[in-house]
Amino acid sequence: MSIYLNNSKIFPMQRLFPGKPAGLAITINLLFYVFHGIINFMISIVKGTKDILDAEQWQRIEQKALEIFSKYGYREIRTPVFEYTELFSRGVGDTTDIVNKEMYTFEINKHSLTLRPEGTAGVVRSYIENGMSRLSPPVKLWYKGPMFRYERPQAGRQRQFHQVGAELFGVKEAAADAEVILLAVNYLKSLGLNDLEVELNSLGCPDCRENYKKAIKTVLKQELKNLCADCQSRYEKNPLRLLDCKVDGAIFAKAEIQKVIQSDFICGECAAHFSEVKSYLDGFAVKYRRNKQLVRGLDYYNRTVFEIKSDSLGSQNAVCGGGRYDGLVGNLGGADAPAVGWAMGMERLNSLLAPLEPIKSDAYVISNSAADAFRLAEELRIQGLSVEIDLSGKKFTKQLEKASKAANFALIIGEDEMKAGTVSVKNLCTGVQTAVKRKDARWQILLKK
RNA sequence: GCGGGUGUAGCCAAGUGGUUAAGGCUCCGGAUUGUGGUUCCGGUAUUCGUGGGUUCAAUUCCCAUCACUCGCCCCA
Repeated sequence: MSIYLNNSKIFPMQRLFPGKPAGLAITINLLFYVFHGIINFMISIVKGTKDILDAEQWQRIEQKALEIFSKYGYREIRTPVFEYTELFSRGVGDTTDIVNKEMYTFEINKHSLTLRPEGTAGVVRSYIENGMSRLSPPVKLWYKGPMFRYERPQAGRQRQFHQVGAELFGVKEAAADAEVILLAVNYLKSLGLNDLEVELNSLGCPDCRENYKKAIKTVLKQELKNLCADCQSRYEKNPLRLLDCKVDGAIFAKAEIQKVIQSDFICGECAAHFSEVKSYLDGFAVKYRRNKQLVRGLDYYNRTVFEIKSDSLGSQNAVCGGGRYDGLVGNLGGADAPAVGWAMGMERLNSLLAPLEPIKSDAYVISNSAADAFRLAEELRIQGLSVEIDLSGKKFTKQLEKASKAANFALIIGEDEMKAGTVSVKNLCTGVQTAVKRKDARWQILLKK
């Protein structure tokens, strides 16, 4: 077992021995730890991971997902966080960076396992394994959960991050593409994100794609040596990604190259499918923009691909990405089935939303008799109200001060109230206070939200 | 994997080669032993991420290291 010393606070003892080499301090520390076991050293969070401290906002994001997806007939699926490595190398594609250098892979009992870097592969595996192809199509599934990629963290990019995604199986018609995009747009709208623009493209079928790749490679052949290092490797690995380059803009701007880029290599059938998708979106007034440069990084996409971007996200500007992947189910060993889907980054989604106001309780019970406050609070909690009390014997004014910060109403049970069998109900916004008979008080109405 | 920036309290931060390291917010306590969110007073850094070097003297200058952060790449 190895111990990673990534935070100097781990060894507070070092401070007691200034000027001594770190090694000595560490040794003394460890001895101390072994013999006394009382050193409380600080262990920091793992790089690229985050504690979620605004869980209420996340709950809202998840609740809206459930609400909207249900309307469209999507059912939630929960698949394991790790799978056999091969699922991803075959599914996501072994030319991708995700598979090549970003996976958390480990070996257990001679099996190579990997923490999922994305959600689709696992869902497809489950679709196949559980015989969902036997269900009457479409089969509509959604998921949410943590994903893992070993990348350099930066704004909008973590090593453990969360995605919410939707997948639709069994329909090859353009209506499915349109529904899935509409679902994403409406989900974002339900969270108050109304004017994000959809970027749309079609990669065509595998045949179109091959032709397109060839054409791009041909026209760029004599420019190859002038391209940046990244593009040189993309030229071989994944020529479509060349179109994404931000460095070699000047080269790509050349007329004969633009001609190839702008030309439609997609076949008649693919073109028809694409224009049908677009007319559906027009019909639902979904704002979109054709982006011929849009190429999804995962290998499994064909025909429709799309992204939803925001300027306020920094350089990691896509909040949602997806498309059609008709070959994946067959590729992973199932009977061929068409499919479309997308995923959203929940951290990115969260960063687009305005922070939530702090939540106040309905009431705060103030009393010098803790037991009595406790009793009333429990009574109201059973009635469905949120109620707090002082647990540490604070004085009356301190209790009231606390109440004014944490709750909408103060319920005061002092000696006078005790004698009279009443509770003073104070509206902490208006300052208005009234006494009510404790026995027949209708709390739900008195503390009406 | 490559390049830039930053590290002073729970948070935001000023600061200087030299006796006790500003200030603000939060928190805790008091003024106020039954009436708050306003105000006033008090309290919280044996030390400036860590280690080393230069110096009579380092939070300040230098080196290393670690962490964070932004960008490339890639992607949600």
